[in-house]
Amino acid sequence: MQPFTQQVIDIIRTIPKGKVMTYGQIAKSAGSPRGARQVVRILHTMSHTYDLPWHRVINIKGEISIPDDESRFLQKILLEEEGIETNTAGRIDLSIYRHDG
DNA sequence: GCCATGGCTAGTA
DNA sequence: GCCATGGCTAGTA
Repeated sequence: MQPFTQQVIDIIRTIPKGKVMTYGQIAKSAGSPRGARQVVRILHTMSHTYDLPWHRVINIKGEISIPDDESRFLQKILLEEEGIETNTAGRIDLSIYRHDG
């Protein structure tokens, strides 16, 4: 386990229920401002084994960005259960729901 | 080689 | 819509 990877995992674990963080925001907090894709990769491969709240990570546009239909539907449900609503444009308002790590 | 980005530009309205 | 970016898991041999 590399330090950056560990940092990313730790940060994702700190996102409280009812809040979200963006890929780029997490990467920056972990010390790699351009490492957003790395956060993607970590979420993709390690969410299950490290029991991460993967659904609380979205892109900077406020969109759920999982390509798989089933998973993106699940993410929407999980967020709604935590009180996070999407607006009429189908987006999540970061000015309301963003967690500032 | 993989990956669920993000920022910038061109081009439309 | 394009494309530069970046750090490295899981699983096979």
